[in-house]
Amino acid sequence: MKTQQNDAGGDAGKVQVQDPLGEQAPEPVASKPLSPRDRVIQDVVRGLYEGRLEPGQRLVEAQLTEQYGISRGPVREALNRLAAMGVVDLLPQRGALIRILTLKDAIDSLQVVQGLVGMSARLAAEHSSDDEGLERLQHAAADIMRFDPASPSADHAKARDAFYSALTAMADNAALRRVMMQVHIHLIRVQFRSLLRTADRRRHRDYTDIVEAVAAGNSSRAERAARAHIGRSISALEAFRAAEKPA
Amino acid sequence: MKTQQNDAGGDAGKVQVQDPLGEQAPEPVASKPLSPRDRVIQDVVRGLYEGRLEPGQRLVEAQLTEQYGISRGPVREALNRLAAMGVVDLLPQRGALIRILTLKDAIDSLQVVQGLVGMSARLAAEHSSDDEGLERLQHAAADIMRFDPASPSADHAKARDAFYSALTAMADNAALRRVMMQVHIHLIRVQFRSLLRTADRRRHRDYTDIVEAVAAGNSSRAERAARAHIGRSISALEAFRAAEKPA
DNA sequence: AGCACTAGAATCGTAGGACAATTTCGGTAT
DNA sequence: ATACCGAAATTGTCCTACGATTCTAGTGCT
Repeated sequence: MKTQQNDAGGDAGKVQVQDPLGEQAPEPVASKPLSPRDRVIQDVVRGLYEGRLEPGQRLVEAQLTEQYGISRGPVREALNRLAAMGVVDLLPQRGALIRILTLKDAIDSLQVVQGLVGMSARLAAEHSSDDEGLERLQHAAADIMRFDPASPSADHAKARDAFYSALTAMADNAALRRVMMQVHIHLIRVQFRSLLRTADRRRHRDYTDIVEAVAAGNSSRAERAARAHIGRSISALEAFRAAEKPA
Repeated sequence: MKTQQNDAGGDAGKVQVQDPLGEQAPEPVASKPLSPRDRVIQDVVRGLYEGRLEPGQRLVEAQLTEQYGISRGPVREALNRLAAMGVVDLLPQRGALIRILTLKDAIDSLQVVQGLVGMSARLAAEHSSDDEGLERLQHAAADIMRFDPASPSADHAKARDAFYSALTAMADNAALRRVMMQVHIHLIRVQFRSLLRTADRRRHRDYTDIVEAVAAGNSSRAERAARAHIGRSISALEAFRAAEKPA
């Protein structure tokens, strides 16, 4: 018997455009009954966080229909959405499987993330007068620090996402928010957490630096700090690549 | 149990992800019979280029099923994909409509595009030894110049896309390619072409500058040129915003 | 044994019909 | 004109079905 549990995370409230992975609403209000399709999407993503799903694992339609007690239509729609998000690969006539990132894929992604997060930090700093956003950001940063860098957990990953989410929200750029959702940093971490552990050591200071720069409204310092932060992860992966294939 | 295979270092056999809007194959060979779903996607996007579809226009499922002679399943999947691409907005219980960009949306997007294209140009310049890619880029640039800046056309838009596509391809960064497909510059142009006309005057020189810097392997100059190019569009829109709401 | 080949099983992509829930529209009453 | 109400349109989902493609495993040949 499959144990798909109910919702735990909040979800967006007022947005018109649907957004299964949206940020949690500030208000603890009603979690309305999620549509079947969105339930699948949420649960797959959550499954990645929780380690329930592994890269390369196949997602068979028939299996999902049974697991969630829904029909193929919504399942297929969910898989399409997940594919568009870059969470799964959809192979023609062969179904969906959790996306496998090569080392190059991961580095490529992080380079893009570096640019995007840097931009987020810069824009966020330019909006340092947004007290509410700033508070959320500080709260998110403080939240992350509670976790032990050595032992990864789903909550840890969520906290990290909340931080980036707060940062991006503060940047107040819808397009940026959109593409940030697409890069899915957590996918990278899921697959390469062992390699990223060394990079995680400076984490605390990194987050502090970013938050401080943003709070101070120092946009270029914020951008630099954010880029440096991601840069550490990139370096870790590149060091490994160099060691692996010294070609 | 996990039927997992390799992880990090390993190169997981290269999967061919489907890509309805992908670049057209360089070879004029077989146009494989597109799946119904992809046909819809392609045609909607093409419709935007050609002005057949307008922002805000509703896409009714029943209408599409008839128009393409397919059933609702594929239609709904196509709409989901288009929504994930940011081409349409999907309103719960109300269907899909071609996305309407506010002026702020457009500026936000262009700011992101500026970062991404700048990055593309920089990476492309770092791969200036890629003769094939370079040739494609030069060809694409030459192609654009054939069009009259004053009279927009679908072919013109396609040529422009081909240029960015070539640039991004040369950057050799899968993640970058992925997010570039997401920002959909053409959507912006479709809605704001009148405002962008002034920015288009320097176009020829802009493209030449970018191509030259890339060819010369001068990455920072390439990035600067690319950012400047997009920057002109941003300025045009911001000037208009300032004029509209001087609040 | 080892390998090519083929039949069957599994799975996908799509069709088509049905129905409740929700939104939109048109007409009627105030 | 405005408010209200019921009919029509539209979406979200379920179900069944079937050809096409891929995977699996067993058969037969060298």
